[in-house]
Amino acid sequence: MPTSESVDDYLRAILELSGKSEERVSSNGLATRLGVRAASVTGMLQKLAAQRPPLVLYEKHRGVRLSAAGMRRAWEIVRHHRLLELFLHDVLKYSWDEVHEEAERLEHFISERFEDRVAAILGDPEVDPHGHVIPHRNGTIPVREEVPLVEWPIGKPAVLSSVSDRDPAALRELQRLGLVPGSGLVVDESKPNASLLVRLSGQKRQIRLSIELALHVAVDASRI
Amino acid sequence: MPTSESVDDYLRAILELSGKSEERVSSNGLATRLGVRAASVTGMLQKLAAQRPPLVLYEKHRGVRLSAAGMRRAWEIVRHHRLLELFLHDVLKYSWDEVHEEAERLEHFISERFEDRVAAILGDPEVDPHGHVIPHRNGTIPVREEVPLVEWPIGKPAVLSSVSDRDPAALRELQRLGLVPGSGLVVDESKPNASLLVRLSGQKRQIRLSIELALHVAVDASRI
DNA sequence: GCACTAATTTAGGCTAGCCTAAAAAATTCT
DNA sequence: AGAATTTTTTAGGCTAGCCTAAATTAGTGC
Repeated sequence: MPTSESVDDYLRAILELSGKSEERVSSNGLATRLGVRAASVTGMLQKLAAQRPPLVLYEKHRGVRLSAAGMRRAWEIVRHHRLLELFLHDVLKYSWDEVHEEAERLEHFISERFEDRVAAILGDPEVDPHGHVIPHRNGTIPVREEVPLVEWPIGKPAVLSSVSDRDPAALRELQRLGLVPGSGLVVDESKPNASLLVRLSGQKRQIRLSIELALHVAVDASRI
Repeated sequence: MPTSESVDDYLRAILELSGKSEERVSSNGLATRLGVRAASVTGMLQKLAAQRPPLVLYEKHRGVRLSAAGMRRAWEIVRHHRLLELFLHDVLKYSWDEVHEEAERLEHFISERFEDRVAAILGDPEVDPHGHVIPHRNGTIPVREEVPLVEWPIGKPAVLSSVSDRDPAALRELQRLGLVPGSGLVVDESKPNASLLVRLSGQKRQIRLSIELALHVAVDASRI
């Protein structure tokens, strides 16, 4: 069961689109995320489902979800991705918004040895530069309770937990505003579908965040 | 002119088979080196020659050589390869014989930024762990006069300049014997097509080297 | 429940890069 | 030189993964 670059991309996309829930993922959603046509997705899903063991569970017109084997491979790629992001940031001095693209390319090609050596150099880190947990070598995934910032109650102190890594411009903006993992903050005001007013811990200045930008941010839900 | 992994492999193989000279490289030689059939080589050479600008100069039945553009790309890949080898060895603590395989895979996928950052971390190094010169960023290649050990005169002190990186078992053996770049040595005896007797500087013990192993070794010819 | 729309799948094609088998050219041997 | 051998090229196929266009299924409003 050696997987190709494309297969890895599909598996990771399914994992990430299905969120933490067991939801089935739609062909269209995958097509958009992967930048291919829906017809191509259908073809690939049929192939992945036909593998032995199957990498996905697929019923036509009913979406797809990962099998146990698919799940394992997807998290493996995520581990590669997040270790690489941290490595690029900490060792090769990439900036916050540069790491994603390079990690996305390299994640498919590094060996187990590379993975292990990088993890060792970084001291078996728990999270990547965007605050996402790094799956363990053995496949277990540390649990982290997170809530999208836009769903966080007004007035309740929160700790910024992670930011999406897929949009460099948004990342630069968040960094400029001081919204990085670990930042303490309070939401002062929330206009649904418009914007949020947040304050960073110990600062008086309010920051206005567009919903679009706020959607990139999650806070630590274990601190409720 | 974005090049694929395959194209890069062909260009690098042509570069390395043509030696320093202007020799044309044969289809068979390429096929063997690349692990594909000769018919596949012919097909690829025709494509490379048909590109604008052409990456190779190819006349059927008469072998192939790199064009200026092909040369540029091939050396670029070599720079990637050698920087990666040194990086894997020095930073990620890979052993001498492990670096080649990983570098061979990754050389196709690292960005210019990655290349630059790695070079910076390593202090713009001149040579890789096997003693091969690292081409400069701008495409110039430092000159190094080398002679295969088997052609070095008997009794004349020499400095080991480089070893081939393609055979892990040979590398381990050479390392065990203390034959690493920088080692001083003298050839005491040379039986053509059989073996060499060499002595390391300051050691009395003679080392018997099979021709096969000796062919992996080159010495610094500027010290004649 | 039926008509309309949106989502999905099927059918048929394309390219890159490999393959085998057969043809052609070059080289070597006598 | 001519025959035998080796090298190289041509011809025709295959797979992965993408595409477009057309057909089908699902979902929605009336």
